[in-house]
Amino acid sequence: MAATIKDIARRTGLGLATISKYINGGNVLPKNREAIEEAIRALDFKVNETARNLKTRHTGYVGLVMPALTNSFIMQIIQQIQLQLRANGYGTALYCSAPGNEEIRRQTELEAIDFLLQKGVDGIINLPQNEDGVHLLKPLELGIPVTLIDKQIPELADRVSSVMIDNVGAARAATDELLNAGHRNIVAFFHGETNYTGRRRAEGFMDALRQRGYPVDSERVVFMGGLGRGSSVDRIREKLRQYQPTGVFAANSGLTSRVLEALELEDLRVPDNVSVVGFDGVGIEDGRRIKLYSMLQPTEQIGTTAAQIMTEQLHFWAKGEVFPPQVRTLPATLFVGNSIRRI
Amino acid sequence: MAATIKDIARRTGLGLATISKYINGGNVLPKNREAIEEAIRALDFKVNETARNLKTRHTGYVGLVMPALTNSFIMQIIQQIQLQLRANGYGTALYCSAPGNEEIRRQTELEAIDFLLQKGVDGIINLPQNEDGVHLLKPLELGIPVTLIDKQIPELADRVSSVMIDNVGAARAATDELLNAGHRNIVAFFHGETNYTGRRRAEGFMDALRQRGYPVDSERVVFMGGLGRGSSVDRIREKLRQYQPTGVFAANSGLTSRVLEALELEDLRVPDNVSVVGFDGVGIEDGRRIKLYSMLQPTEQIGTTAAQIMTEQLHFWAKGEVFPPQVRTLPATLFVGNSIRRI
DNA sequence: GAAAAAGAACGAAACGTTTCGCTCTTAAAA
DNA sequence: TTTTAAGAGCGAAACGTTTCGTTCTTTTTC
Repeated sequence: MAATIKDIARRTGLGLATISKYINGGNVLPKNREAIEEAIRALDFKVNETARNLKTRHTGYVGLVMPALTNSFIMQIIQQIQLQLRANGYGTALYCSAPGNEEIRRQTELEAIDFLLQKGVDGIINLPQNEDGVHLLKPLELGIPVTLIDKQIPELADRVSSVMIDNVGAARAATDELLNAGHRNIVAFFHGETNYTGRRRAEGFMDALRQRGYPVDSERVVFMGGLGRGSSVDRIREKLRQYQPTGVFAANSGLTSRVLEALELEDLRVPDNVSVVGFDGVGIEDGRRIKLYSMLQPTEQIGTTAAQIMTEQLHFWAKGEVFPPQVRTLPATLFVGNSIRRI
Repeated sequence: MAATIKDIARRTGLGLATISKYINGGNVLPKNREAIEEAIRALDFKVNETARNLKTRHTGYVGLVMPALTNSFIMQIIQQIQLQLRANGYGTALYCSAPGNEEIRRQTELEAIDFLLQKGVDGIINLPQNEDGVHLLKPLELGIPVTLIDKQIPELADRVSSVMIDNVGAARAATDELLNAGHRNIVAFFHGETNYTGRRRAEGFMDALRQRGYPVDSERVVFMGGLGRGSSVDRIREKLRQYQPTGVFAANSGLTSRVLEALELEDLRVPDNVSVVGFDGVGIEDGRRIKLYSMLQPTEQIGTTAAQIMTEQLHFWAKGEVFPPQVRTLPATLFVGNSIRRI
């Protein structure tokens, strides 16, 4: 059907090995090179990647293991990674968790790795749900490079790369905005207590308070692990009623949207009743009278960097060398909205 | 390194062919079956998909060719397709256009097909940018099944499947909402004139007017082809000033967000000054005082259906049979907001 | 101009499966 | 029982590359 290297060999009268050499950029006599090129054009030859993969034991695919596609942060990262990967000739094998609770997401992640390993991928880029990194042991053992996004896994620090923002700094900056406007009664919402990103951002929040000598009330540092959308909105409403904060900080996109919902249900106005700083651009959409202050992550850069690290790793790996794991921490930026009232 | 079929054969004393047969679900003597299973467990054998692919000339990947990931409609579709595909054992090779103007998107789509064809995919699911379907000729020629999302390509109607909503009906329903509330001066914004989806929705809009005997003013049926974000917002503002509509219909998510921006810049309030119906859930986010009426597409169903059709096609194809192309038209639903004022 | 060194080309053996055509058992039919 | 038919098992040849070790050709060096 499609032309093979054999056809080229036959047509040019050269040997298989020579054709292969040419294809892979080796040196060939000028007249032979011309003959080969002519034949390739005439027969519309394309190398059969599958056959090549069988020999070289790699596949040209990078597995991208992500949570459910529920927010624009994840979406932009995926877009960017995929863009960069293909610019380097790699395909992107996407695997997203089904939406669901933490347990399900963790489980799906295990399946994701198995699935991709079985299909065959050269590397894995992952925004991890299993914070202990159990799911990465198998790929690592198989010598498959892993790059993490958004999180670090201490246990695996010397074996995997990560790309993320300065979470502590970002949360501190966000908190400072409220503090600068005179707010003292601030309630802040974070991911689950077991969540790396959540913990780091909580640290940043508390840092900001301590730095100015304000007390940290642990009741006002709220971790929202393992709650469904409905119950987390309820939880937020409780906190709002109980502490009547003048300022609220929501440490990720999901929480920001839940905070908005809770505020709405509690009939509290932003910024008249409550000042709000959110995350990842939720609440800054067009046509809103009130746009939230929001910490924006440099998604393009995160994606590009992750993919670049992966490509480098892969190149090293192809040469049989080991690649020292990289950790890149990028700064987040503040979107200035009108959701903060000076008091 | 990893165990192969040969190792299993050696260990069990059986022939290669027998092991292969077992793996592919053939009949084997009970005692042999046990022996094989034991060996597989003991050696942790996994079939080498690459080798299998070389023989069977397929890859277990479906290419997903999508526009840039800029809205939740696309995102949800991708999520769902990928979910369904993997449930059937297929990997998802994602390829998204770089963001950019129409020309670029069309070009990227050509590249996407080439890239995926070269990498090797068994089928292609595509939300097409090239409305004439030129990019699909090559895969079709190669016998690779294609399923379209969101659009139909008349020229290829007998060779590709499509899954989409009833665009005419959806636009008509949206328009009816404005009409029912007493609006007569309505300006409606659509994709480019050359865009299938845009044209169908424009039809629906005009249908709704005609059905009640109202005149259709072509100046109020605005196609926004080939404009960047900035200039399309300007265009909308012009129209708003010129015709001072009491009602506006935005026929997709991008346009809805642009309309919101334009309204904001023109200092027009929804619904006090202008009533609005949008698309794809833009403007119904939490924490908005005013939520738009919005036509919602059944993204889950679209994605699942597309992936299912693809899997069926692939199964037929594997048996050497031809699969009659399917066209599925799904209904959209209306989200009832508070963005319409009765007049 | 001969010897040595370097550069190209080559044939054959992998890589790990599936599958074809055949032989050998075993069960069913007579 | 014998004959037939069906069921399992098997070896060998693919699938389209890459790569190793070798031979052949050309260039360099003395």
